[in-house]
Amino acid sequence: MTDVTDPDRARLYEELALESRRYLAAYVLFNQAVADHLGLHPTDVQCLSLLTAEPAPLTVRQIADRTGLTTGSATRLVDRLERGGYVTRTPDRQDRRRVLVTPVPERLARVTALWDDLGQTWQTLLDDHSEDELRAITRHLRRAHDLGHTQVQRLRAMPRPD
Amino acid sequence: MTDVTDPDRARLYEELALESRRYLAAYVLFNQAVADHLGLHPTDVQCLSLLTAEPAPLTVRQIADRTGLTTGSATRLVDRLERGGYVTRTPDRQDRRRVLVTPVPERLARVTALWDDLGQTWQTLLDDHSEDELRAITRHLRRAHDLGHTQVQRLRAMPRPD
DNA sequence: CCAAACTCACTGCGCGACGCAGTAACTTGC
DNA sequence: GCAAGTTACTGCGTCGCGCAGTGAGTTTGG
Repeated sequence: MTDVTDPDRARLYEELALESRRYLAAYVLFNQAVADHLGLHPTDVQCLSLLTAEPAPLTVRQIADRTGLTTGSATRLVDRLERGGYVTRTPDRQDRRRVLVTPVPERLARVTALWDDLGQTWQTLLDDHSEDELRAITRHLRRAHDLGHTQVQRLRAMPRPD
Repeated sequence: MTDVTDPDRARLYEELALESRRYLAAYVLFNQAVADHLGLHPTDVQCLSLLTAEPAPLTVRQIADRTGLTTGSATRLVDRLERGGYVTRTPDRQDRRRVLVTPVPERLARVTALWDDLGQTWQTLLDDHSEDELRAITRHLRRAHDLGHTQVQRLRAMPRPD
């Protein structure tokens, strides 16, 4: 079993925590750089990432939830993307209150091309990991994602300290 | 050696890429939630994270570089943090143009307490990873961070497509 | 030495993303 | 079939941010 009091292990935890912070800080800068390069805002890039990752088109509310924006701001966000030609609005036939936001592939080609280019280099990082290591990394990311989700819930439920 | 054409391996790459995107998306929401909870902005929280991670106080320019802001915006950022009592400005004796930004530990106590609380739960994720796995994860994060850094340089050097 | 060139932090100014509150269209539940 | 809830949208005000310029301070070259 894992001994939590093991000093070597504690050191590994600390290193991993530090690298995580650096990694996340680098991601923020990276996302900003991608947005600047495309003449968009980081939020817009984030939204396009969400839309392309999902198989089905999202509603405005779903976009709002997944970006942390209000529905009002999400409307403006979709306005910008629509004006830029990145997405189209389609009314939902099932629920006529809803609006489906569909990405426009040909307009997104340049964006995805950039992602693919950057992602290709990124994949070379993985080449000298064993399959077990890759599984371990993936598992950690998934569980960290899930935890982050529940932590957000907790934070929103906690009373504001002021 | 690793066979890059291995379909199993390609599948692992794809999974890892997807989990990374989800993980990073969750982080953005998490950081936002922390900021909301403290009555600060995500950028401010990011800056406090930078300051506490560093052993020595940073200058305004260093903060600007590490957050991706201009020096002007960094000045306003430090203004907000100083007004909130999170940091103090100290003139640099070596170079009298520079201003050193020092975090105020007692004011940051609440922030770090929140981080520690959330980090404690986070550490339990690591408890059922072997030491080798932890090293693999840490290594991947570090290399991804380094790559992100060089990619930002590349992006800034690339001409804007428009 | 001293003047030009550079760097640092800071300051108006304008833009625009965002939250808030209210509205209309539509759906669901009692 | 009416009330309550949901969805997307719209003024309005706030404020973080980039841009361009300023002065203090430092470095460099003749």
